[in-house]
Amino acid sequence: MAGRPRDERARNVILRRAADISSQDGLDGLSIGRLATDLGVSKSGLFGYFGSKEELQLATIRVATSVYVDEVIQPALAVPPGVERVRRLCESWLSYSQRRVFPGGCFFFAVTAEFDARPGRVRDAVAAAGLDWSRFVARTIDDARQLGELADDTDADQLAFELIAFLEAANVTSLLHDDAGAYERARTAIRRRLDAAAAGS
Amino acid sequence: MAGRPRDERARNVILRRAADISSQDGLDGLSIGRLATDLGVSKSGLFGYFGSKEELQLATIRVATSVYVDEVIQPALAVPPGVERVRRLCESWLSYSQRRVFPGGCFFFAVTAEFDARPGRVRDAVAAAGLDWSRFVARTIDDARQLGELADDTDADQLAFELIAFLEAANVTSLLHDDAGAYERARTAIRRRLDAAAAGS
DNA sequence: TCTTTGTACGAACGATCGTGCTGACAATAG
DNA sequence: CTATTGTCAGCACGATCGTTCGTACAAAGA
Repeated sequence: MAGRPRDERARNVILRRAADISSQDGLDGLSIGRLATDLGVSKSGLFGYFGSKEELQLATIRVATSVYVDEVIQPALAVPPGVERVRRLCESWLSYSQRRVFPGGCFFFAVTAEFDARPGRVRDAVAAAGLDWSRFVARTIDDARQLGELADDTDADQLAFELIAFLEAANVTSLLHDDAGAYERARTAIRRRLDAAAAGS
Repeated sequence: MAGRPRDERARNVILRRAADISSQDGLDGLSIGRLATDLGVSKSGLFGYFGSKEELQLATIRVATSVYVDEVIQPALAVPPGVERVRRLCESWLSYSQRRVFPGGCFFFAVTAEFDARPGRVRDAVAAAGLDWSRFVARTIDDARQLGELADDTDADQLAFELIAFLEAANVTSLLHDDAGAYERARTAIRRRLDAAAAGS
């Protein structure tokens, strides 16, 4: 009582490509027709995987999240909690951006800027991902504080805000001006800021 | 030998509205038909002001630049060179973002993220504006250094990178999470960073 | 094997995109 | 006042958008 099941592998290929395109042209710039042509399948066949453009956009965010976890979160979790894990987390982020895992730089930076001023389910999903990320950074920082590797009065949310600011600034500067030096400026800023937090300035 | 000249005031109204829309939906999301309907004029009439969508986008960037100069640059130039001018510059930027001079937050943040990974004249114009801005911040910082209000070895480009990072992070965080506290975090970060640069840490 | 069930395709829908053409109106030059 | 020149509206164009429909094909259950 069943036809051929939907090819889960093909679905992943579609979404990975969708994430690549979206990192450059946005989730709105992503069009079903173009995506289908790129992948050599029919527009309606591809459409059937998702049922609506919004659902495609949400699914794209989900696979981008899993790429992000693999590329940024997991490498940091490979080192024990503490300030060294914080450094590793920043470094994997910079590497993820610099290696152009997504051709348009950080996927989430692109789609956040695109949807931060519009209502809807896509915006909500992007906001939730952003919140998860900043909470993870803050928690990683607070772990280091509790281990005594950062000053007792370190404000984890504040420090997370500043570190994330450096990361995103490096991403956008390097993209816009083709200036790889931006990553070095971010590394310098992060090193200095973490040293200050360690000393308890 | 001349018909009625093009209404320069109307042109400005069009472009100011175009900048508002673009700050929320991007310069691509800005459509001529929607813009014309919003303003109660005909699509082709509005089109005649610019001749192409790309020209409309470039003109929009120009008026957004002049708004930016009025709202951010000029207030800073009202105070004499030195670290106080640097503080004022950051503060007018935060105020410009927080007051939603453009409804989608900083216009340039939105369009930079949109075009940073695509070629073309629009991207070039956005990149040029971004370069002008960061050079202006760096120069303002270096003035303060030469006046002895910042440590001699202060790297103006590095410090400008960090301050701009805080500003943009506040903008996007407040938009995405409706969190006005982001501006306070940016103010805290800026104050601390400038104090460190003054002491010569 | 035959029937059922769901996939993937091609074609077409209405809407909207940027853009060009045509003609009516208004302002200036002579 | 007439002639000229440019603005602006209305309409239509081809293209592309997201979406729907009908059909041919492939797999699994009977």
